[in-house]
Amino acid sequence: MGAYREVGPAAGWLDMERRVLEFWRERRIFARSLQERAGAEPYVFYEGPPTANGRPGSHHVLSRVFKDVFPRFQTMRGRHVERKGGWDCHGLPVELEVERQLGISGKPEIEAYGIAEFNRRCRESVTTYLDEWERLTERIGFWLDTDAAYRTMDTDYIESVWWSLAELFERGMVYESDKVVPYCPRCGTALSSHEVAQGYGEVTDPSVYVRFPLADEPGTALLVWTTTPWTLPANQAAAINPDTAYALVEVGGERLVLAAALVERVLGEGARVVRTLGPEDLVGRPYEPPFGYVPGAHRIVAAPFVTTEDGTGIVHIAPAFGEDDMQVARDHGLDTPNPVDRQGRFTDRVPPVAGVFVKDADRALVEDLAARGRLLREQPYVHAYPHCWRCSTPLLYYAKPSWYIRTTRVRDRMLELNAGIGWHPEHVRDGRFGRWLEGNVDWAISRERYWGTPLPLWRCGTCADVQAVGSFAALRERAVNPPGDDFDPHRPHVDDVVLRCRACGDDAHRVPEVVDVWYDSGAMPFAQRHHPFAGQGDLEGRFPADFICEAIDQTRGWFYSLLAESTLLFDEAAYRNVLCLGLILDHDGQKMSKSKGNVIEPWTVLDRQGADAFRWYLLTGQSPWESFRFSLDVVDEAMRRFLFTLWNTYAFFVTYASLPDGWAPGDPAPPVAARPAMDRWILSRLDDTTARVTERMEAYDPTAAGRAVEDLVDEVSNWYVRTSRRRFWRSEDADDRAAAFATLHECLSTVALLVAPFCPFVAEEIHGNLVAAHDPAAPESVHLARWPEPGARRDEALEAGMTAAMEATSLGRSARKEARLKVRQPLAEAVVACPPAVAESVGGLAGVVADELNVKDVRFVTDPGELVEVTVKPNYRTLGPRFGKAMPRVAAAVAALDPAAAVRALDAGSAVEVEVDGGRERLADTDLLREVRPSTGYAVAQGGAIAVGLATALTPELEREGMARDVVRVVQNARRAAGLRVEDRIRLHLDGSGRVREAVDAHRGYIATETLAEALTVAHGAPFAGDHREETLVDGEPLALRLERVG
RNA sequence: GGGCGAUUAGCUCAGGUGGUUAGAGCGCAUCCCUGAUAAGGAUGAGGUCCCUGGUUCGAGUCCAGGAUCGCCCA
Repeated sequence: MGAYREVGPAAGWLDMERRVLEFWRERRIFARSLQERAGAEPYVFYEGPPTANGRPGSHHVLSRVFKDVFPRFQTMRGRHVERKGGWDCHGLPVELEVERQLGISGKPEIEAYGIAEFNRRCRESVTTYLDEWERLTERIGFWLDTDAAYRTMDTDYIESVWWSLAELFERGMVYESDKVVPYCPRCGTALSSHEVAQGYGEVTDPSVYVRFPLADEPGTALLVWTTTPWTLPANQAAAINPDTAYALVEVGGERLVLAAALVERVLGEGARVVRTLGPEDLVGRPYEPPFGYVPGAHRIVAAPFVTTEDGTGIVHIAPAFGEDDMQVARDHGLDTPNPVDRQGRFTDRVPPVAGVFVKDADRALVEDLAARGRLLREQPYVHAYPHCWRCSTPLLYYAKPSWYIRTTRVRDRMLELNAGIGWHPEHVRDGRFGRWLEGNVDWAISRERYWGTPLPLWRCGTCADVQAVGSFAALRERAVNPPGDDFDPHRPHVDDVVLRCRACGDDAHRVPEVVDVWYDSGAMPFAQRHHPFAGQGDLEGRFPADFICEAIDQTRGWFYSLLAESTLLFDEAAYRNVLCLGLILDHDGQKMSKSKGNVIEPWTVLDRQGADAFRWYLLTGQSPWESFRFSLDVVDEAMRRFLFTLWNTYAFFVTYASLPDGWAPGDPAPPVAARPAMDRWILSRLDDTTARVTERMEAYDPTAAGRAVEDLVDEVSNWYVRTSRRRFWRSEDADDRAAAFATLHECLSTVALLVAPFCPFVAEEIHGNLVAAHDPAAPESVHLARWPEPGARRDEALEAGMTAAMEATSLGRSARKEARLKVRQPLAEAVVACPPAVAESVGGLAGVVADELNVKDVRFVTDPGELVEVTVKPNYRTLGPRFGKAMPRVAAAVAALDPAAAVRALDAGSAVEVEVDGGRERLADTDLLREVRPSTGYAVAQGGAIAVGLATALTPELEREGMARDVVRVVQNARRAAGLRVEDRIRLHLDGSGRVREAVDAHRGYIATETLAEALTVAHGAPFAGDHREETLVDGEPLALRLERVG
């Protein structure tokens, strides 16, 4: 049986956390929490891999805390929860960082530098901040197996990705196609739609209204509007909507064609409509292109996507530069000429701007149009335009060959599987994510970059047959020049491997692209286990995930790539539950950014307030999926409101349990049924809370779970301990004291279990000091313990009575304040006016109310009219459904009742009759709500059905007692000032005015007991000098005291 | 332009299935307590529940439209 470790003030919190971290390290608690659950039912968690080439921020703490809380909870529930870490290693961000370091920019410079050395540096760069990530992960208490972390750049990982792509290729799900893709000319690569999404920004483009003269009707021109003048040289057609009315108008001596609805908006009031035109008047007619450099059909076509929302209702079609345009070209057999090179510069097919970057060519091209009389008007146009998410270059929509996965073929299946996923919040399933899935397009997975998983496709130079390679063994088998055992599958080495074409036997070379990094991360369910190469059953109990958790911006990122790949490969969703998190904003709701200087570094919070406070705020501050308005202040609030309250209660327990006549676990205590109502009440609340927390955690709602504990801890601290304080140090009744200790001990040790997943440090501290130190059979760590089962001690009647007692106390205090009677002054009586049912429920708790209000007696009056006046109102909740439309007349009938008579009848157990619409209706007790109002004589406060009155008259005796309490307070302060310990005995001498001495004389015993005075002398001739002397006033009267320690 | 979400006290947030007088914490004011003490507590002030319509005996809650903010997509 061990002793308690002394508990200091909460100021030592950070030291406590460091101690706990050390304990976990030394005793290998995390590893053991897994070992001890070996063979148990698995609970599968997937870590969405971050990239370690940047420092972790507060938003990473957010996701890591939520990722931690459920695995901890499920482990305590008895599940085996592997938590394999992971790192996303490939991708453009890494390449860009290396480009910056090297001072180079763009693909030509990278290739001049050398791909081998470039990729070597990428490999180094990607682990730059690995140390800091691991330190942070440990410091915030995120239990993650970082030693066994998967890395998307590892050879085994890549081989699994190859396996999956070869599978899909063999099934005809991978194809190459010329499609228009968002393309970054600087990075020289196409971007996936989820990458595009990240880079929208406002830009001002020159929007131009251009004349396309009709070739068969001189003097008349189509009016075309575009915001990308640089696409005009590639024009192939002009599109109209077949369901829109067009107008031929005359303005300023020329004739123009545009949508009828837009005439006034575009041309003003000076335009005269000559004739309305339909599609039959326009489709198929030839026009003169804006520039003559690129040949083409140059005729009018019909396309349903054309709108009249802006522009002129006539759309210029450049098939190489727009997805819709490309579709029009396919539908009408148009060419798709592209006079722009891969760097976004015009080729010499457009001589005036050859070699110029397209966006920079806008000016020259517009001036050229103006000079030739083709430009009607130009005006700046502000709109959102996509930019490269890393280098901020405006993207071009650009036709180029790309590799695709035919995800559209499993779109409906993905929707089905999605319907079975537990989304938190629920609305994401059918809303944001569901809508996105419905609009699914084939996944463009190839990137013309360097640092990534190489696309495992080899194309024959002779017959163009393409083969997919699904393993390194297959690679070696088919290679003309098989690579060695230490083969690095990255570029450029893999590019050197030549295969023999299966069709014609000639040499086949790898296609140049690498794989979209989102494909890498979406492959983690199987690639992290080197599936299928690791052998039969390698995914058993590891797929699908029970739980994943990331920020809401992953909807189109990881959430999608996981689902898409698992549907394609395994026909199953990769995760059963997903928790979406909101963004971290600053206190004013602004995004945190370095340029605004409003970034809060996680280390700042951890070094000042600690991990538990950080975690508690994030987990319980608000719904996880809302934006977090984050600041040091909100963490402070969480800390004070909950953690310090818990700490103070814990410190209180240890202080008194440590005393010589204290209490230790295992010491005898009365059975719960024999303990006082206060004990049974808090244990009822404890059981209720345990059930509630369990239920909420199972529902992935840590916010409500945490708040339930918060409420309980508040009740323990501010009601149970406050009202029971004396039982811990001065109970004459040993059983009663033991009951109090045992009850509080159970509350604290159970709360430690309940909060272990949330704030694992303080939970460990409390468990260690209150449980593990005393019971050799107990788990040495709270995180090795089993989750508590709620007991069967719920007593709702008792809880209702306590609620009424609390309310009566609150009302009594309000009345005291009103009457300006401080609580230290005892009063003769409190009168509680309430219905009989309430009086009965409070029952044995009247003594609590009396203590709290410092009154000699609490008397219940249940007869209406005594102390208060009573009124009754209809209970709409019960009567509404019963009477419906007749409710207003029921309310009128209730108002006409004699309230006192009605209440007496109800209290006597009979119903009240009212007449409604000619019928007699019986109203039961629950159909009427009572309200009391103070009448006279007492200081009264009322709230709803309860009113409390205080007898305000003070007798000399009561005044003496009040003064005695004042004296005790002064002596206690003096004890503390003298540096005495709470259990030290003293000799005490008091002197003062006549009133003071009378009070002391009358309450000698009380004062001596309260102040642990073994000897108490009054007035004349102090028998000792006293280590501590003091002169002061009590209630305006002089008091002198001396005291000294004995023994 | 479309999708999704949000809007409740000065601030941060709660408010199953419509039903009494819309709650908490922080801050503020006035106090209390003083053996949990570099703590703790009470009482009070503070609200057009974004706006406008609608459904209903009854709307913070349901429906429609609008405003503002955020995210996502065009």
